Amino acid sequence: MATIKDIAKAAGVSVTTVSRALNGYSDVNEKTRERIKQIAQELQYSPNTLARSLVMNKTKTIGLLVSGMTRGSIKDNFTYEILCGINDTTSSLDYDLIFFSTNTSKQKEKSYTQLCRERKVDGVIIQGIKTDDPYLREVIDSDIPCVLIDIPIEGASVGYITTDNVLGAKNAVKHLLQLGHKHIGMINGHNQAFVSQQRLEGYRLGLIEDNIDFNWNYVVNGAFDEDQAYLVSKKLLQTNPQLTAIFSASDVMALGVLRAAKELNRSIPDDLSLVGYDDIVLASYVSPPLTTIAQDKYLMGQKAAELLVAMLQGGIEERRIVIDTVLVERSSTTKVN
Amino acid sequence: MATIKDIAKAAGVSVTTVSRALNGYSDVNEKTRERIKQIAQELQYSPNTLARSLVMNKTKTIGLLVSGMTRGSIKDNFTYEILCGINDTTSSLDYDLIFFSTNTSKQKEKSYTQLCRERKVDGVIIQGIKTDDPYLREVIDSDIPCVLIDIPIEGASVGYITTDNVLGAKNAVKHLLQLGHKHIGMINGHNQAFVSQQRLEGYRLGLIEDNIDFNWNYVVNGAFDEDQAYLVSKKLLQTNPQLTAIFSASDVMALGVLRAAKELNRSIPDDLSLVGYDDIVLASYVSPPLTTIAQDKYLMGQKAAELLVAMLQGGIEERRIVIDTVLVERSSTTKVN
DNA sequence: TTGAAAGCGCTAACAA
DNA sequence: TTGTTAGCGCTTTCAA
Repeated sequence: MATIKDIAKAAGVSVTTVSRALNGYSDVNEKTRERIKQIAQELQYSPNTLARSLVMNKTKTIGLLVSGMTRGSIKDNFTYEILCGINDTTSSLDYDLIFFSTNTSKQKEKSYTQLCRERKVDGVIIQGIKTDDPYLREVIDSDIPCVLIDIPIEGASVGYITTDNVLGAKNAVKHLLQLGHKHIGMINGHNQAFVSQQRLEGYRLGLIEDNIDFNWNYVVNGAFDEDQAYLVSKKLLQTNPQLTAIFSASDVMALGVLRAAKELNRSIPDDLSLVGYDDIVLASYVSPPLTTIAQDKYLMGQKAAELLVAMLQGGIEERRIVIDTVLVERSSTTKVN
Repeated sequence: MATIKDIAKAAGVSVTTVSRALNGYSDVNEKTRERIKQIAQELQYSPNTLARSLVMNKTKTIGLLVSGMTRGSIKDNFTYEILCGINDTTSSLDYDLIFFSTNTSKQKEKSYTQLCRERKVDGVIIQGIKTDDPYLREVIDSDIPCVLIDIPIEGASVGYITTDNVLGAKNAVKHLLQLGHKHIGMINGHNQAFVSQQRLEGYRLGLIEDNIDFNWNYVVNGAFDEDQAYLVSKKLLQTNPQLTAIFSASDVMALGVLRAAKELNRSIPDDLSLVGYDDIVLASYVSPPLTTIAQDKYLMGQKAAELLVAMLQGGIEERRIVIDTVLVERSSTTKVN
């Protein structure tokens, strides 16, 4: 609990000198510096970042606003992988990470801006927020540097990182088309997700380019939830038995489709081809292993962190980063029969 | 960016009164309070927690020391689930979570105590640290309240949360014994993990109770790593073809065993029974689905957070929490033939 | 090369 | 019920 005051006293100098010595300023006698360093070590001094941040007006801290880190969503490594990427990066860039946890109830009490200002974070990374979340409006209006994951909004203090979801979805559909499928259903997420809007668009474009009519009856929302996807895909397949393939906007939902297909005695891939999205860890372990559009989630986290820190440090380059996806062919898709 | 000073000026009162009004002290006129609150709102005031923490000497912040949150360990939801439990709990208890990221290189520079003191965290939760980690020594010696996950060390300011790993392992072995297996190998983690020591002990006890000799040749270390486990289990099975069952100290390693068995043309469970540990999400999806000892990881996180907060708030009850595990029978074990 | 002094935004004795 | 004052630990002018 030693403070610079203690060191100053012990060294017989002023606190100013201690501060300067310890922070590597040049205008301090090397001998004094050595002595001070020595004493600091003996006293087991560690600087109080609170005090420092208070006066410097920056905290070297990045806020993390992650929704959906709850018990239910555990199958989805998605968030975790992003987290790993962020954490690895910020830690090597010497920023600390602080979790803002937002259950919706708390969100009522405290605005986004309040959250950030109270903790005085230098910047924020946001993941998993819905497009109709009131926080999103605030993010844009606020001048707090912020990087959004998978929400393509840019602003003076706002950047984002995402993948090309239109292209990804289009590639998924094209893969199915190439296999001869003409009747392709889609299990989408929900309307409050940008990625859902984009993946739907990709699906539509893919079909159109192949001169296949887009049919609203073929697309249903599974809310990015396995059970929900099971329900809606089962119904979809029952009412549209002509479907020979399904494109699911997430692997987790594809798990639900898998279950539905099984119950309907439609074997995958022979009676039904299935393409997922994300390439979560499970994708390669389920049976059959899932063909899917892989996103490098760790990289997304890493890039998000790098972008934010760059913004903080004034290297304001491009505030928009798009990462490639890649189609991973496994065993859930095959030629139409 | 309004401060209490601004409010004080606007309201024509002293900062003290503002502070008291906003913090719900009783000794302030209700009318004044209302007026102050009103003004605070208009000015979009949010308190500066840095300043507050500095003077109050507590931060309402919990440090999180998690090792192994790197790209490699992504199959292991283990950490993530614990994280979810912690996060949910601290957030409802109104503590913020701050990540201390420790790559070993940084650990050289900065001691555990320094880390905590700089950030002035009220307490710490530690997960995934090895028994020979120098930080561990510090944790015990330090007076910073700390909860360890899966490291059974108790102290004046240190509590822990774990499962009964001896019993868990014993139950795994007993399950195999009941199926008639006599030659049971074990893939353990590594010697720097308490849980490994304990699971080994459970394995040993299980055998002994059934009058089966413990055989050192039957146990190998897989470092909690899939590939490593693949390597050592393959060798184990080759040199000890009499083995009819394997107990793996983690599911991730069991994945490696699965691969090894396949390569050796030993079908699971018919030619080889396999019990894992953890019940990670993958366990129920691999083929065949893994019989395993399930730990409620989310609950572990939750309890850890609750315990720490209780310690912080002086409810010093019992600083030791042991959670039950349960044997989940799936399809990777069967009667010996 | 060093020190005195002010101030970051807040809380808390103590006095009025 | 309110205000004065000191101080948390640090950085940073400005002057010496």
